[in-house]
Amino acid sequence: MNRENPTIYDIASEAGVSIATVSRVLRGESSVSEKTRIKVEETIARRNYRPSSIARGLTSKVTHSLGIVLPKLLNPHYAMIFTGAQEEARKNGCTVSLFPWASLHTSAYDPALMLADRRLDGVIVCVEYLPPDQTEQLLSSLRELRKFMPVVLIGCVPPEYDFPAIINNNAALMREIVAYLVSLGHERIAFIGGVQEDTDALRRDVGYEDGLRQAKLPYIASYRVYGKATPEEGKKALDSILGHLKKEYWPTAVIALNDLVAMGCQLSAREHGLRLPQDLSVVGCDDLFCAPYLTPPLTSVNPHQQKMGARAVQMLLNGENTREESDWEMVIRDSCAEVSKK
Amino acid sequence: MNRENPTIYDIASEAGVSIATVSRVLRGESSVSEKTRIKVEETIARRNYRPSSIARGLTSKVTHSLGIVLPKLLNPHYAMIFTGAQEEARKNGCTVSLFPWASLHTSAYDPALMLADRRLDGVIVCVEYLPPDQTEQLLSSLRELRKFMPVVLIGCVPPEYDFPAIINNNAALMREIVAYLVSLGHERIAFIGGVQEDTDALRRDVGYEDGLRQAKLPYIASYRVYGKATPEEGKKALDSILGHLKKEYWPTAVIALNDLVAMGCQLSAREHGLRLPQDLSVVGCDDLFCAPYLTPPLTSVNPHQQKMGARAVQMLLNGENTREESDWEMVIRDSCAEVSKK
DNA sequence: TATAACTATGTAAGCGCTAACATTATACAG
DNA sequence: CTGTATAATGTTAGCGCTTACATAGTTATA
Repeated sequence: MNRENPTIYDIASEAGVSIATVSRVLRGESSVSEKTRIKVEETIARRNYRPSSIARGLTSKVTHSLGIVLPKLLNPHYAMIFTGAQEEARKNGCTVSLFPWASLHTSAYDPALMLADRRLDGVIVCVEYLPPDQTEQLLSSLRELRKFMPVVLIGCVPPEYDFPAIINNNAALMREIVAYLVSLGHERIAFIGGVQEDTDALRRDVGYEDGLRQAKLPYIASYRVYGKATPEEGKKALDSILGHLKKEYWPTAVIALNDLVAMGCQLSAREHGLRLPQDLSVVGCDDLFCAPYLTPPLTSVNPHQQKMGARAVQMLLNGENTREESDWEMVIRDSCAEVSKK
Repeated sequence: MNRENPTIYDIASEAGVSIATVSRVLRGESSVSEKTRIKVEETIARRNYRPSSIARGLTSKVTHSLGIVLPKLLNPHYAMIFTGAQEEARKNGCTVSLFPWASLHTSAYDPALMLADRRLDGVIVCVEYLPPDQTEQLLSSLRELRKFMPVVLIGCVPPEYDFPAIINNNAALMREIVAYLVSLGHERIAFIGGVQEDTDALRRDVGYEDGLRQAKLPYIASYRVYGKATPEEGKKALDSILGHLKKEYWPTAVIALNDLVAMGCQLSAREHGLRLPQDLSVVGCDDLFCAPYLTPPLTSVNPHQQKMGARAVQMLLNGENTREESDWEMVIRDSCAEVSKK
């Protein structure tokens, strides 16, 4: 009858054709006569019929839906990646679902299960710095997951991960930041954030140390503070540096793991009576939307997140199995100053 | 055989039972003997079997997946709503997919189509201020969409919308902000952002004007500037106020539609040589993560976005058909000062 | 011991599509 | 005309589950 949600059978009988014919016009096959096509399309429009993607998925094995696993959507860095992914997905008729990151590296939740039973066409996993044991867990979850669907990684991907990935060249990036600060005359450069035990050869510490070495600057342990990538932790970290050191040893520049950390550093510095940027230069990373509106506007590194997300979707959809480096650019604003002569 | 992805048939035959029995243990039915259950569970574990949610959805009509429609994921306000929704959804075994907002109020894309053919268990739509013609289009898209799945609205929902919704009491909120500023002695209070033609009776203008009236303050048209809710537009808006008015008529306080606009206002004010907060008080809305790290830390209104998202999911899942007001609280920081005596 | 009343399990019919294969209609060559 | 290639459409068997219904196996009741 005139049911609310017609099926392909309803359309077929109303149009006086077989379901195969309806399916053909739905999928735009050419072997349908003009007359029949019009008749069917008319019926579809009149009944406002929409084929069920569920049923389609069952038969054709392609669901036109992708997944994305993010550590934290509240960090705009990941929201940008997601946005890029969703826009590219949409161009290809796909949608993107969000999945919780914790399920992959925490044994509390059966790893990847929730992901696996929704048969997706692929999933993007954004990888964060993780201590070694969790890295282990993550890797095994990913291998498990790959049995069900294609996986592309984004972010801090250890070289031993044999997955298609878009990776940050963290070392190069850090080297450039250090070089920039050195060019402004800085010699006491702190670096805040990240996981100490992280063994990733691509990790930022390598670049940091490289950069110092290149400038013939010593590596000073008390200028390196580890912590979570949040504003609060960033503040605490700089607080601890400034609290433990005599003023004459205070760093003149601080590199933050990301902009969130940098925001915390700015706050800490201000509370310690430092003038920004004259007394302390701050560099962040991720170039969040708020970076230009901080005081002073934050110099940061833009990793082109939307592009990363979009590219990941392409890799998934094209079945590309490459490991690519994402590009990035430094965005110089006003948060760094030449170090004042003594 | 030992296929990579076993089906319920594989499990059934390996365990020596019927598919119905496997289905029973999968769904945790009690009418299975202990012995059989264990045998089946063992087989499931050994083969690493995961039932296809696609096939499940076809038969049972419930897909355990929800949709969310957002104007802009890059605005952390919406990212918070999404996060709240996804956490609540996860507790209920559901996932959440992101859909583009433009498809609902733009005729360029067949409204709601992409949403409709993924049979979702429900969809959350975050509604923004819209000019009347687009509001019209949006409403008709929503009605269309509702034929396929439950819909819950969040945000600036006009009273004539007959949908379950979580609405902002924008008028009350604005009244409180105005009252707060008046209590600090402000008499020239600007308000920036939003759509002029918006006819929503709940819109902020009502509260703004109410607030002024209550304080026996005149409504001054040049203190009311409309524009998109972005930092750039916020800056432009305040630039135009300060540019057009003689200094003695400059507002002493500005209310921004949201924190993004507020950020732009702070920048504009600074560029005009105003000291914050002594020369200009600024109030935002949404209480974004960066609000405490702006200079000065921004006084804002926290609308409990995660709670809104979570609540929306509950309404969807429980089939609640209510229209609720979300609660909110002012978060006083340092961006407002008492107006200096003349 | 026959019968009712469960309990545990199996059978089979869909769900709404796709796609391989079958069939019919139409055209065109010999 | 007849035979055969071609275009247009129809038939049907799944896809991997859920679920009503059927059946066999046990135990309780009279």
